[in-house]
Amino acid sequence: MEMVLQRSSSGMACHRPAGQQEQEAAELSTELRRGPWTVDEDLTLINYISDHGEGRWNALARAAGLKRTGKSCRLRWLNYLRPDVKRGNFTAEEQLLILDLHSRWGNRWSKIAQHLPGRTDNEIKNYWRTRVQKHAKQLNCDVNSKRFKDAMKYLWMPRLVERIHASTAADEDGCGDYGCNDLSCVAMATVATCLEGSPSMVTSSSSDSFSSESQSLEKINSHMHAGDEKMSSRDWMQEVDHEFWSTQIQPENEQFQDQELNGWVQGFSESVSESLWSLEDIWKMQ
DNA sequence: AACTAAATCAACCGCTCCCTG
DNA sequence: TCAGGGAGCGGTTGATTTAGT
Repeated sequence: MEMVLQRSSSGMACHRPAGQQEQEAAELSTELRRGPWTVDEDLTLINYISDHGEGRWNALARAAGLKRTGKSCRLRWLNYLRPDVKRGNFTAEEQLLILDLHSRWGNRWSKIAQHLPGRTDNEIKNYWRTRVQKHAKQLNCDVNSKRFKDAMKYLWMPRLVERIHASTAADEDGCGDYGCNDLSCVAMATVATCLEGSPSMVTSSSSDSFSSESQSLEKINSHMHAGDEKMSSRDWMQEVDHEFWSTQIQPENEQFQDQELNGWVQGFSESVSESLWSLEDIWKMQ
């Protein structure tokens, strides 16, 4: 069904007579719903998937009686209705991971999303476009420029690391177990291993970090799947990044002397963290 | 309170890849 | 080997919300 509309517009093969195609397309365009999903549609999709599972989206859409394309159903499920979708602002750990993984993989949103449990590629993409690109624009430089990447590597990311460490330290003082979670370890280990593996993350190509990346992901996976025997998150993190943070990444790193960017990143870090303060830190304070 | 601009994010579109017959 | 269809990805759009005046 959907294919008639989509393939005809994307120029792929469609071997029916033009008149018949137009008629079918006209019928479908009046039949298919577009735009925001209603509560009823959501419920229909959720109920159908809970009974029959996901996949085969075009067939699913028809069988469930939804007047939507399979694509639309898939997107709605993956980005919104899936039970494990995490909503709300990105944590410092998540921001750190996004910055790091994007520096290695570029706009591979789905690949990046695989390392942020509960986050969708769409959400990450939106975050990058609205938050990160906006600030690059304010600086009159491109997000892919060396200047912007330097600012991320030497100023912004270390500040996020500081915040993660700070929240971890707060946990050590008996303020609950929110801070040093698996994701914080994953974020910091990923960045640590990446930077250890290449002298300059900024200038290295994506390919020369793959070996260290695989080691990093191996550690991450082994930790996250260690089950009952896994060490505490903090111990594990220390093992992974022992001495690294004190030698390689430092706030106001000597390697980076661009005072204008320094000031800008300070403001940026504060602006992107406002929402975090309003959620996590308020909880901790309570 | 009303209006405007900016920010956000859900949804769509076009394309490519991969599997199957 | 190749065409067709399904699935997924990245880019873009536009409606809605929020912030500023």
